[in-house]
Amino acid sequence: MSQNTKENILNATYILIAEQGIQKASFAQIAKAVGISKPSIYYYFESKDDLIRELFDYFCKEIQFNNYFRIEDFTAENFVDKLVNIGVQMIQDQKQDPYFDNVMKEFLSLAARDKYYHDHLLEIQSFYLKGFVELLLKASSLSLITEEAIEEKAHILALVLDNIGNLIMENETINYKGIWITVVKLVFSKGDLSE
Amino acid sequence: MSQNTKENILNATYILIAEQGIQKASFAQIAKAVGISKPSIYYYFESKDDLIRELFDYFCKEIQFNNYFRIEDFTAENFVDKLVNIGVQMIQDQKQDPYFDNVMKEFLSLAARDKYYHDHLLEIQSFYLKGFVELLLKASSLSLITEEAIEEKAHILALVLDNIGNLIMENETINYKGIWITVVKLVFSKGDLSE
DNA sequence: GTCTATAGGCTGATAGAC
DNA sequence: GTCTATCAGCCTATAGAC
Repeated sequence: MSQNTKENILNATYILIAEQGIQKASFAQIAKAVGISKPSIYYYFESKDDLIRELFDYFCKEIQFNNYFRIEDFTAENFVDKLVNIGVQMIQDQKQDPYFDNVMKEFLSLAARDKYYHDHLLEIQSFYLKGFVELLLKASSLSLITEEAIEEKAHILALVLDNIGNLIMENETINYKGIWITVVKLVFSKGDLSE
Repeated sequence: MSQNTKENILNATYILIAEQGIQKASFAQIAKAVGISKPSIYYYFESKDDLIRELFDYFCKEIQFNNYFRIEDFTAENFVDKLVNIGVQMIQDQKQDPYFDNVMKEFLSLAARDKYYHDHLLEIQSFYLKGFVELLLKASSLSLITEEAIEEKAHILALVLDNIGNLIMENETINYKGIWITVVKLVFSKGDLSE
């Protein structure tokens, strides 16, 4: 049952972090949720920090830019559609996991005070910013978009996609999909940005 | 010294929350930072929850939409410039307070589990979303912008402005001002959004 | 691998003197 | 208003039996 118990601990911790925050998610509660005794957790994890960190490492792998966007798949024919669809898919993926938003907020708050978490989240965010720049440069090379303010446009896409998930708003009140479609269209519109 | 001590407690708590998070910002640390004894805090605040909540209430007042945007001040002549300038001002205000981002993250994580915090932050966010819609409707009535996807455009502005502050990125690496100017220009560009 | 028992520290909070 | 002394409760973590 070894591998199973370890997974059960990680799953229970994930849910408890979402529901109560990292600090209040104690070994006592985790053990109770899994159905084992408190010290048994120490067989699998050296410390609470170790447990949280392993959960975080797994979490980080799930949200990489490259998991969603493969730049080589974008062509002149499918570019805007593909961009819209992947964004919609990301938003739906995250909304489908009811714990994701809260866990993310916990890790963000931890990152504010702990270099390990800060550096890893910074790297992920950096990949998104750079990834969107690379994507728009490809769009430019395919003559789908002007080169004007291309870095800013890429960062706008990254900011909007990132923050749609962070909204406190209930899903019914706000048109996530419409917002994403509109921002993509704006970035790809032929309009002139000069005053 | 009554009023002064209370303010000192609130200020010390604000900084400690930013540096260590709400849970680790204990009465022992707050008392030490202020230079008083632990039980003295109870003369001013019924409980730790009470102290955090009072800090939060003050925090909320500072970040209201109406503190920054007064719709009646926007005219056909100054509209885009004013929108750009206020956004830049907001970003600079928040960057100038080194504790603001971290405290915000703490309250966001608390809001995930506590109805009081959730409801108040939701109301503030709701005001921003509605406020930008109102603002763009005025722009539309002034013929500065088409009515097309006006709600989505307003929400894009709100999302970008909100998230610029949440970026983990260092200030030098990312062109906050340029991003805001570009998204405002995109929203106000005459381009056609249809396929 | 999993358990019981327990150590030692920090927490929020109270009693009561001045 | 501010203090010292103190409490019960929870926390992470360890010792050691099975």
